[in-house]
Amino acid sequence: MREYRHPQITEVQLESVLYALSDPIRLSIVRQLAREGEASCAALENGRPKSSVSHHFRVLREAGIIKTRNDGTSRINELRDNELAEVFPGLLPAILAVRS
Amino acid sequence: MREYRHPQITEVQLESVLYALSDPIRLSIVRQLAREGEASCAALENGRPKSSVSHHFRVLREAGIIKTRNDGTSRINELRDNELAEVFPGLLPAILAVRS
DNA sequence: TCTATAGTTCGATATAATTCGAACAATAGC
DNA sequence: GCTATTGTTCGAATTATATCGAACTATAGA
Repeated sequence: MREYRHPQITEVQLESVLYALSDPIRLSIVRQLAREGEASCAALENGRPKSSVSHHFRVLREAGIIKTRNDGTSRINELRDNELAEVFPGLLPAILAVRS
Repeated sequence: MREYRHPQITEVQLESVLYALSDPIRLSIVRQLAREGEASCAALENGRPKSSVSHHFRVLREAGIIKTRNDGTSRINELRDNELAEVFPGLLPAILAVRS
């Protein structure tokens, strides 16, 4: 499967990041990635249809919040937390500090 | 005109705050309030139709981000930044620190 | 090659949000 | 009371998002 397009961190929009994280499902995905470091899409499905989950990953990816790489038939996702800290310092930590 | 309903700060949802701030118009309103302390709705209209601006103020108000009080025929808006800092410490500062 | 696994993409439907004009409400000042 | 000023609310049109099944792609392993 082809590689994904990830935006350069410098072209990531604050509005897009806030929008992506305003969805409960996407926020829970991000929280889980923060806890576990990285995870496949399947590990974050939680019984939802794959197509829905795939959509949410795409939103997170295009917003610049996660990075997805291929590993066999799986996609491994991880937060771009260090990069995000460069452009939006303190933002992700402030969000992740909120109790779910 | 009757008073507005403002949510208790403890019942403010992170998702709602992020969503409210993901709109460029609302974000610019919040930035202006952060700079100027408080302002009427008219001062933040920037040529847009009043009904649209009123809508955005309502979203910000119901998300728990601003407080609106009556002053004659005007409504004076201010950020609930101190309260927000109690429940989402560092969030608003991180957002406001981003260059517009 | 055949099959299972892991996701993506498409398409259709449903739901929600935005936008803005028009009508309305409340206050101030004359 | 009349008028101007400020904003709200309503309603309708447009646009955006979410959801999910079905078809598809790509890889791994037997």
